[in-house]
Amino acid sequence: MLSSVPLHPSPSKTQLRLPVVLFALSDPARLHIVKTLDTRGETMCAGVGLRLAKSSCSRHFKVLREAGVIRTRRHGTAYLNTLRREELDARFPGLLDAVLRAT
Amino acid sequence: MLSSVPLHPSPSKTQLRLPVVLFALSDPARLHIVKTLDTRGETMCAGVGLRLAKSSCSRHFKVLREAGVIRTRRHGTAYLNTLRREELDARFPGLLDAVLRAT
DNA sequence: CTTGTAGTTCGCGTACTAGCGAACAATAGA
DNA sequence: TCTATTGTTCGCTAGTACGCGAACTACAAG
Repeated sequence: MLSSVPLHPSPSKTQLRLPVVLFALSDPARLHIVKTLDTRGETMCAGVGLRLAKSSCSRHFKVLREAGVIRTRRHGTAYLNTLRREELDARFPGLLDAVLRAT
Repeated sequence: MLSSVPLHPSPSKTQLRLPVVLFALSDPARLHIVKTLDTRGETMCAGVGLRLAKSSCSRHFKVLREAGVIRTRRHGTAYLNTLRREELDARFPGLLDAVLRAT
């Protein structure tokens, strides 16, 4: 029983692209996810409290994941999501902070 | 003959909304417009050098205008566009700079 | 009044987005 | 093995985005 598995389609082999990242952040539901991950740290999909169908939730997480905004790993039956702060800050300094600060 | 006219559908009576602004910035053509306005100051639509039909250009400017990212005024037959730096910086501190810095 | 310049608006086709439910996959525990 | 938990993926519908050309508006100058 591994305590954490790397996991998932594409954490982001795509070099982070600004338009893609901005698009990922341009949806209220996804902004909510990002804010929640920022304040609570590792969180399960269900833990962010979106009032959407599971499938819709899943897609939003997928958009963020493929844009390189978040990373998902698995721990047992739980999927734990985190912000990719370091990568984002390295490539787009100040962007994530500015977005998070903007309510 | 007035030297400048306020002008245009809606410079942005809509209180700046983050998702809308991020969406406006999530398109390569519009990012290019924003960068050009930042470096050159007041610029005409034609002046940013987009390789698109006039109508497409016009729509991109409209998206930016309605999101509150740019302002357009008219001077004779010329339409001069500027970034709404103050408003953006006031509402979303650091956001525009972060986007502009991110290549 | 006519022409030229600079954008805007409209209609059209194509493509993508977002929402949903239903069916599937993987893991932990009884 | 059977069941519950968590997401993922698929197929569908409705709405929107983006590209274009064509027709229109507004202003300036001859």
